[in-house]
Amino acid sequence: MTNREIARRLRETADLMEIAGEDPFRIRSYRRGADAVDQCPQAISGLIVEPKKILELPGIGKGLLAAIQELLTQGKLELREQLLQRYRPGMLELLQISGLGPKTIALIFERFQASSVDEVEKLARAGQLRTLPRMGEQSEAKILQGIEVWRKVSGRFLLNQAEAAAEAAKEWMLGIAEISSLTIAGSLRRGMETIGDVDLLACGEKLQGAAREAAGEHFVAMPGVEQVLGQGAEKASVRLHTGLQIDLRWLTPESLGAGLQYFTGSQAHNIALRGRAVQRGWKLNEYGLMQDEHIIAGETEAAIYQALGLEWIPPELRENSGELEAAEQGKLPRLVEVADLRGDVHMHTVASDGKSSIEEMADAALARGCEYIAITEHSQALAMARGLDAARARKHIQLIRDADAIYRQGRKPSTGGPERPLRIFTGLEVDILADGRLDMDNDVLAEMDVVIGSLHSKFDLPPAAMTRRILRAIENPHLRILGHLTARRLLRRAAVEFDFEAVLAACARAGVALEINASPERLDLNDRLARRCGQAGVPVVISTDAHQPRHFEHMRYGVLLARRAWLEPAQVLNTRGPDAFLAALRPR
DNA sequence: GCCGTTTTCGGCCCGACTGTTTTCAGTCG
Repeated sequence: MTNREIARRLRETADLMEIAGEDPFRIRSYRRGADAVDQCPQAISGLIVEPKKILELPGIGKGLLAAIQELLTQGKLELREQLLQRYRPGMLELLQISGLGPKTIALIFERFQASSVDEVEKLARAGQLRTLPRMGEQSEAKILQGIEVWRKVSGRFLLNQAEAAAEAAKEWMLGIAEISSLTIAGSLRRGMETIGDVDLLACGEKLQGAAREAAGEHFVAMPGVEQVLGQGAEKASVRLHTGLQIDLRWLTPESLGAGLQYFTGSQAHNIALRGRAVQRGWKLNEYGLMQDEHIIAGETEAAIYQALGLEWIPPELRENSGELEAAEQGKLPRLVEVADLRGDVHMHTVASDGKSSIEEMADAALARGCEYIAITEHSQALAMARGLDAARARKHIQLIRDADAIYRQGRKPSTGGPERPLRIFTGLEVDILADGRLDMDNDVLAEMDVVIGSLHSKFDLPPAAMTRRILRAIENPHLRILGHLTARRLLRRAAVEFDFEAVLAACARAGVALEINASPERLDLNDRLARRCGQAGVPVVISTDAHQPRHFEHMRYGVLLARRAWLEPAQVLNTRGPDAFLAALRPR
């Protein structure tokens, strides 16, 4: 059992205990323990012979150690099994629905014995939920809306989750000597925020007959496979325990490029591309660009695009949203790359809900080649994150300035090489309250280099109210960056509606930049909206919202989104050096 | 259930906001 699987079971147990109305502190302990297991760099299953090592993890004591031992030896947890018998597995899904919490779920179960999404939906439609205490027509409508969103996004996986599974599958398949190339295609290659399933393409001269069959057997025997969905001469499909589907397809070297193009998509892009082939009297399929039975191009993608009179199109742009026309005229954008970014301007330290000190974050940023960072703690409205009030914020500014005074003189990166300076900007991620006010005294904000305004609550305001709320925040002259515009759990729970064009226009007028938050579960400014930023002339910043050094790795997810949005380096403010970056922010 | 000690139990991030109320429970982050 992997750390992740142990953590998941502990979290589910905590969820069920919450429905059962148990001691909230005990529940929190299970969640903390799950976090500790998740973040442990070593495999817990390997540490089982050294329980003392497990006890050293923060948040793991005698009780949770026993639970972990039970999971590893019995494969299950008695407490979890008992709770699942008393309730139903469907309740774990109900908890994912926006507007439904443990208390309501328990109440619905008590009154109606309903425990699944379908049953609750039926009750809501029948107007039954409003008969419960403290529930009315509006709460019922809210739950129905929550169910609608849930249905839309469930079954899809976040980019980083799908990527990790795809990389593991790749690694596993590289054990087959006959495979000369193994490529990830599909929506994962296009850098989509959510992934329905993973497409792997395997190619090799000798990958025929018995060798191919053996490789197929190896694939379906991969660790983590729950079900083999299909296994044939051209492809094999499996579903993992996590629910993610992975398809493996075999390609021959002469049609490798055609297969890569075909299976990368998107469907709309492929249809348009095939249309161009037909216009020329040809045919395009997964085996090649064909004139009758004769292959014109197929070994590489570039050859296919070239034969059709096009520049090679980066996968992130393949949505049939103008990329074919641009490629024909040689006007594809020079897309932003990770190496273009010179600073990260949204992160937290132990002062709010981060895990590391200013110095640890600075050292990690330096090691990654950053020239500057901004420390942006939460404001007090986000109390659970130990957000800063005005007094603490003032003190924190001084700490940041002290650190800056040292780091700007130059430091040796931990990765080696000569001393380099790092600038550390003061900042704050300040909550935009429901009435549009910023959650901090203006005289404190005036001291900050980087002020990011973020929404952390009340996503269920009507669209007009949500728009007013954001526009009012932009009116505050201290707001310099409009932070991630939606809930961190957008992809699972919330759907936020507001007049994006009005917000863009206001940003353009005021000189406020928009943030692309690179944290994978918060890729919430979607590519379509981000592309409108570029078209409207609103600058963006790409930031990781790092809570610990390893989060800096997330930068590339933000870059992927920016690429899908057609953004060029000039439109991304943190591709500039430290002084030019500050100068490009809204003037004080 | 964990932690830190004031060695044996008390404290554990909490404020904004809504819908339902008539004073607050539930949800969210």
